Amino acid sequence: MSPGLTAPRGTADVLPEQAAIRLRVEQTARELLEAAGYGRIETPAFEATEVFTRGVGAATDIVEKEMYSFDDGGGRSLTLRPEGTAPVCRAYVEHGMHKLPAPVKLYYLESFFRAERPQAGRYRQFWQVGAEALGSEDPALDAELIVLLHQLLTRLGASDLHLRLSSLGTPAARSEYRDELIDYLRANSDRLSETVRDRIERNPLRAFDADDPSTGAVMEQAPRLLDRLPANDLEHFAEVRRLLDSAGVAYEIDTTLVRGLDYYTRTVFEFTSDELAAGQSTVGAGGRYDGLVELLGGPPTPGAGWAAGVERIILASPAEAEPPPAPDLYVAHDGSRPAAFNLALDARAAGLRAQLELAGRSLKGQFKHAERLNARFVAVVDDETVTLRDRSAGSERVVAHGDVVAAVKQALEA
RNA sequence: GUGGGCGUAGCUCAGCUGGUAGAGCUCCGGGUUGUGGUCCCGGCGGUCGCGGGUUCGAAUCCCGUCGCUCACCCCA
Repeated sequence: MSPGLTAPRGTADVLPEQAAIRLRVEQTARELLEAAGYGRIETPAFEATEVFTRGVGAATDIVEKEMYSFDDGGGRSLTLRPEGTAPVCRAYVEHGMHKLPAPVKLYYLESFFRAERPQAGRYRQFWQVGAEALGSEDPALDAELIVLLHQLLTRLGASDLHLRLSSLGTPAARSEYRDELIDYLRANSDRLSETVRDRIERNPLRAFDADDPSTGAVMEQAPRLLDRLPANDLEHFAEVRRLLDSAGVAYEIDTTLVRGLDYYTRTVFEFTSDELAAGQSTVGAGGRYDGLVELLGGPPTPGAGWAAGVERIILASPAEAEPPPAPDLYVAHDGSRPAAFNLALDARAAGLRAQLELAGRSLKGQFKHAERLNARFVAVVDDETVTLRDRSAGSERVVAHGDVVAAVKQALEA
């Protein structure tokens, strides 16, 4: 590796072979989401920092330590987007989309930036495909979103998927529950493991995941958020589950499921894959965020959505790189460059995949290259005629310059 | 931010009891060949991550540093 310039930590070049795999993810997402009425939205790569401090939550890890923020030179703080939901909601408000028939269904396929230590499946610049639907609190919207994500992951071949599902209620209910849980943990802190004890205030819900047996015993008796939700939230959640049941999407209720962003309300869900490393097995996740639009200065507007990591989808899928499409025609020459040049252009104009010798190879080298590319036909051009070889048939014949394209097309259609 | 592993040609690596760098693959050329695929020959390509130390001499030992990677935290 040369000691000079390399891609910054946590970023990666996507070379053609990988790009082909990503293209498949993008095409599948696009077909699936557009068929469900989602329209593509692209927002700027950076936003006013406030979009995230207000939208995502000032006390979240993302805002506290993972944002790439910079001064724009005029005293304003801008931030490379670390996630997609807040910017989409900002755009929704800015363009008065609440006047549009609800729900407004949007999807995006963009890169995001977080200043974390990279590891398998986690990068500083990463791509997410996401869907957001604004203006409706119908549980069918939640269910449809979950089904869409499930279909996307399944179609792309993500293996060993698990759907975890829960409901968080309103922010007020959640915050009340959180206080209750903290009190409970404090009261039993002598039986908790050190790591759990250390993060009682920071992230009490993580206590449910602890491996330590003593902690586990404490947590079995701990209050559960689902038991604290008001009736209308429980009914909403029940309806989401009914729809998922009828759609045949398997899930597991996980009362300890919390998303790392403040804006979630009611339904939250997460797809994990056993294919991924333990620490970051989440392939896609999302939920409802009924207060977010208002938080960003818009009218009270319910909403729900999800995002899935493109790199993680690929890691979770037994993705095999497909070879690039083979040329129909490879134009070789031994000095008749203008004739060869024009033949390649004519062939492309006629709709053929055609490549031309561009590296000054010997004639033998050109044949080797045509072999490597797996070109169906090789045309050896000289000033008078063209020798056209059909590699699949092993035959060749001499034709006039002007007849090559027609001959190739005719053979391909046969 | 914390901890482990690793850093020799474009790629995969050997060289690890110190003596100024090798192989395979790839790529290019030549020969053979049905103007290609096999086989043979040759060639291009390396500040041994970087800096310092020990030594007559270090890719090889010691220290530092940077980078990559995996994990923790947390997340897509």
